[in-house]
Amino acid sequence: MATARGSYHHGDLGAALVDAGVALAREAGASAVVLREVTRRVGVTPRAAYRHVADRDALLRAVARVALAAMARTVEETLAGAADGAGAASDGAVAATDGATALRAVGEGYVRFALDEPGLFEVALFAMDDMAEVDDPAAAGAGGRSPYHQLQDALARLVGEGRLAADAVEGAALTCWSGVHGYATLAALGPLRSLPRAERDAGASAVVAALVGAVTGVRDAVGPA
Amino acid sequence: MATARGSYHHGDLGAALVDAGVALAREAGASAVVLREVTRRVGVTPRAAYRHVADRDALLRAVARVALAAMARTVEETLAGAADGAGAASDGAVAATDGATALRAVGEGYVRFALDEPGLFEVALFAMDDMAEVDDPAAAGAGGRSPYHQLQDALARLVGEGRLAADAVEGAALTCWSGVHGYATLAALGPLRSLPRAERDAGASAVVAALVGAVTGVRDAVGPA
DNA sequence: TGTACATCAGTGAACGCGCGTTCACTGATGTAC
DNA sequence: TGTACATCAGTGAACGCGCGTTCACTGATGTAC
Repeated sequence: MATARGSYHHGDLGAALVDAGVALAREAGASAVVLREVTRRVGVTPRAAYRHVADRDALLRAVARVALAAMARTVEETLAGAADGAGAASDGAVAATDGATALRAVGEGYVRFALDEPGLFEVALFAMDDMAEVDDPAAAGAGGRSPYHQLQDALARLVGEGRLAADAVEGAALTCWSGVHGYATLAALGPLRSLPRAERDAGASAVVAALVGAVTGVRDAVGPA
Repeated sequence: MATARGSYHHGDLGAALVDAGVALAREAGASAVVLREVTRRVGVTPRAAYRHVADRDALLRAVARVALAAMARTVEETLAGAADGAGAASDGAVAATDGATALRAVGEGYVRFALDEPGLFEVALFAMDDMAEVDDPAAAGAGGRSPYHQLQDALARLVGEGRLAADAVEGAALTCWSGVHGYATLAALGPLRSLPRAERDAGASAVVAALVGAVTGVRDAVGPA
């Protein structure tokens, strides 16, 4: 939202500060987003930041929005990849992704982002006070949707296909989000973080498959005897 | 593990420091577990702590073990409550809890602890480096089991009842833990934290029911059209 | 039972650090006439 | 086109704070003879 003036003293210090904050978050998580270090990286006096940002907390929230948008972009990429795969594999009858494929892609993208960028993931989801921030356009990807909306879109597709009752969407959204977010948290920041990446990727696929199965009624990964 | 000598200068400073650390974690989470404040609360010089604890990080890890044990105790209580309820409701044929009831109780207890004690929850699960800490006896409840073991126990019961394949236990454990942990994280520390408690409790029941359904093959909360 | 001694838990003061934030200011930019 | 002026982005130095950690020490406890 900050306009790039291009010729004042700095050009667009506000945006530069947020960029530096994002870089710090990427390197070492939320606690590394330190106002003084941000100004140091931009090459400016600490005092200068206060012309563009109310305080350290406002800076962190701005960084969180950028991080959430980055996550949305990763999910978009995963969705695009799934659509390509489906188009190439099918002989033409089914062109676009179906709901289950989309749901799986959203889940895989969510976890992949967390594992690739644990620092940004931490900032994106723990600096969020409430769900209102999810609706901020600054927190969306190129398609204008935040990760939570991308999940809703996939579930809506399942409803359109008659594979999910409309009144079950809310519960399914909560269950899927919880499952995917929990795995991402455990594997990116929690007690599973020291496992080899390949093992964590395999776990992600298993959890996502189980969640998709639970929502659509097809259970292949987890089931009774 | 620290022996209570009872008559030296303090008695058992090591345990007192950990207790104070737990109190701080309960009040304001992991970042509040500050070595100087801990010594201040116990009424001792900062320097004295170093006789009992290697550094601030070791103190935090000790607090994390106590927090995890507290969580295990909450799960034990929830399990006991579920057994009472099942006993009272049945006319005698089914005395103890079945696997599905136990699994639901473990999930409900896990989330309940997170919502009741978000600070301890944060310390318990983010100060854990790897799964080895789960096996530390100091991190277990009265029954000697940590929350992760309690989940495994419930799944083992389902296997015994023939409702879950033995080779599906690992996947089911990961899915259940992820789902429950994710919901707990979102509702205790994340963007759902500002919702009214009643709403968060309802969400917990819905998520746990969906997970139990996914594992046992009975799906009532979330399903296809 | 009494004295000398070793142990070691806790003291009191200080170290260097980096933080967020505020002070009165300077000097480059754009604008009005 | 040139000068006077208002704006406001950024300066440089300092504030008070609380942190983790280390210094050489003191003084209470338990033990050996």
